[in-house]
Amino acid sequence: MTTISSDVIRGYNDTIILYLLLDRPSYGYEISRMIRQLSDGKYVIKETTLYSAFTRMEKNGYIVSFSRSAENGKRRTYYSITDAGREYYREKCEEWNLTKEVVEHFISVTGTRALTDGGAR
Amino acid sequence: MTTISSDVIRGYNDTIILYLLLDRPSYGYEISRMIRQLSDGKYVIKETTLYSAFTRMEKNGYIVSFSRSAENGKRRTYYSITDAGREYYREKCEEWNLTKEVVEHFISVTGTRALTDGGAR
DNA sequence: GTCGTTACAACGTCTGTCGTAGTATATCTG
DNA sequence: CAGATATACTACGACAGACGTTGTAACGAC
Repeated sequence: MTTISSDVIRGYNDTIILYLLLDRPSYGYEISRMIRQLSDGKYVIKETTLYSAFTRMEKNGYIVSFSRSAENGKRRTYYSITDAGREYYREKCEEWNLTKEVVEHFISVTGTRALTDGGAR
Repeated sequence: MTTISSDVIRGYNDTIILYLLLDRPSYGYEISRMIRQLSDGKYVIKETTLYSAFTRMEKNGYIVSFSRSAENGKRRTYYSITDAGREYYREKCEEWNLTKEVVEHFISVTGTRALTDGGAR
């Protein structure tokens, strides 16, 4: 199966994570699994990418962390989205729509335009 | 007007440039103007970003450069797309469609989902 | 003559992602 | 009970792409 490279989704990792925090707090491992599942395995975020996103977004005030023991006795770091995080998420949604509009000016849906000749070898 | 940040379009700069080379060779300044015009001013690529993309893509074999004097006597560096470049462009078009599909799982079109409560302060 | 436009190149900085490695607990398998 | 697997992170250094800044040079407009 084709999967997504980090280069192209890079600008949306924070947005994706914030989306998964909109309804309830969550923690790294769960978010990682949710991304994989909701994308049908097409995107698997790297652990280091995820955890460094948490650090960055907490520093920026988009999320706050708290520690809590799970039923099984394990310690987990949970994150909740803040109002600033919700606002940031909204902006990113708008930016996504704009980006989509712009990029699609430069994309041949089928890619077939690339087949027409006219270039160097 | 809202414009696009480099973070979100980052993965598609090469694709956009290659698109503009599909039909005929071109050069930096012209490509820069075309991107601005075709995006209705929503995306203005930085000069350094553009020229470093040229260098990188020539190294990767996606484009080839040649120098030519314009009518006005000025020297310009033109770039043509290669077969490998066309192939790369096709792949990126496919990847775009996949990325779009995946990202939209995590985007509320209106952004209004972010307004529902449930988070921390 | 100097201002704006065209057309680049060089250099160092910053940010986000990644590879690798390590820690520690819980659950499953034999 | 040992060892494998899944869970749940943390630390560290490397790298690539984008960016800010500066410099160069040629041309036309005024």
